[in-house]
Amino acid sequence: MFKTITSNKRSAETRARILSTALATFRRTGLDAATMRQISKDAGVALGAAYYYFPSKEAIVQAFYESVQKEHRQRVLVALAPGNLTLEQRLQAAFHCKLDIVEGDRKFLGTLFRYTGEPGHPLSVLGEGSRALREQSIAVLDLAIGEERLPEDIRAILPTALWALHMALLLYFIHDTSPKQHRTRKLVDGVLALVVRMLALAKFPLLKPVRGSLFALLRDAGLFPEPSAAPAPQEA
Amino acid sequence: MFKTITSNKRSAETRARILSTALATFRRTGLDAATMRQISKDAGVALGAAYYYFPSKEAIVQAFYESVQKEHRQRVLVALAPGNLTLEQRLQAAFHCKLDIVEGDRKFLGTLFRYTGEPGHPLSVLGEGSRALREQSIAVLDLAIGEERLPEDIRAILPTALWALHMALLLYFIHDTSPKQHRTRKLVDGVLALVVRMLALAKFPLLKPVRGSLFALLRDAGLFPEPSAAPAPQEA
DNA sequence: GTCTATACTGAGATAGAC
DNA sequence: GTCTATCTCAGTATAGAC
Repeated sequence: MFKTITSNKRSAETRARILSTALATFRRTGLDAATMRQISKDAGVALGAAYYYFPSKEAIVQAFYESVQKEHRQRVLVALAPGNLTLEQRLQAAFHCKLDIVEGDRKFLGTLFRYTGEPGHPLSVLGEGSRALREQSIAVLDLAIGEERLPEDIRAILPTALWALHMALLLYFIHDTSPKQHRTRKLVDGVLALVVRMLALAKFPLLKPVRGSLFALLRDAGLFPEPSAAPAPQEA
Repeated sequence: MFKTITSNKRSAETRARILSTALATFRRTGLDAATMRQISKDAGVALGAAYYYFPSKEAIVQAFYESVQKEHRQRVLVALAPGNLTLEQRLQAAFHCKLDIVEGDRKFLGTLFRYTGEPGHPLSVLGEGSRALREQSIAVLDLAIGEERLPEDIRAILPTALWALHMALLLYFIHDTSPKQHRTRKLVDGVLALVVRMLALAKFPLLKPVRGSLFALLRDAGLFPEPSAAPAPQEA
């Protein structure tokens, strides 16, 4: 099938060793202070070998994001399994799980946002290169929303909106210097409580026109794909 | 008084020449492709001279932001001078002026967001190093709001909220590939119309508790300074 | 204080040998 | 797949001219 660079065991092991060594170094020193030379030395391979598996230092970071995403999906599935949780609880599970996973990685997590403003860059959170990952991430939030009864227009937009919210909270998390980032945890709970309250308020007809305008605006802007468009603005 | 590196005319000219040469190169090639060596050569100075005025390539970018900010303030003051505009029109002036100024710089404007996730970095939009610039930017929006009659809690938060909105729109602008970025222009108008509508809705008492919770949340998170705190979370 | 000239360091990334 | 050698470039250092 799709033969990847890690098709055989030996190779996969080397790759994994480089990855874990790199991540350990990133955690210790941050991304920039970690040199490819040091990483490869620590992993017991030559510089060229590291570049054989990861075309750039940031490709390692991307591999890290992929592992985070995979782990997140699994943990959320476990948390949701009982099936007797409220929407708020399900969203809490999704959001807090994510933070649990990246808790130790705040030092280099900021690189997640480094290419936000560079549309063409393969590592831009908003770009084509990270689309697959982004969609998986949104899908997990979709899962957490589940079968909740909601107006159709809201239901369509909510997963992407929550994804944006979760990105913003990650940014807050990175900046949060409170012990064990309890401020972020508190903010997550507060924000989600508010989200649920506002969803309940959506029934209230007075707000319907405002909501309609907002959604139309966002749709026109291409921010919320109708069938399967991009989150970034496209030529009309 | 505060004697700076550009105290005399000759020096200021050299600095300005390096700056404008650099910006021209950035516009042509983007930031990364522009080397300090090429810039200094084009400006007709030695490499050392460039580093004498700008400790790093990104310091040049920061100087650019400063000039944008200054220009923005001036243009908005001019636009507001007549004094007979509605809130919506004043906000439109502020937002569109900003876009007018950076229109030609989309290629390297993305660097504005490069250090968003790195709290300690001097060029982080959210960090200490850019605080002065950020506050000036917020002050211009405050100016555009002016004496508009608004509930006190909203009035206190609005400039910072609009600043955040304007940053988001800049990000959209960077990604916008429509001719002359007309999509962004349309989005600006649409969003501002909505903002004004929502401000009008604020009178409606039903929403008061939700608003109160939201504001309390944001305040607790340290996102909206009470007297003069930081936009980034601080240790409690 | 304002520069020139030159050389050096360290890092990401690549080419090509094995 | 892996290594060694090499390239490019940001940034630093230094010594000095004016």
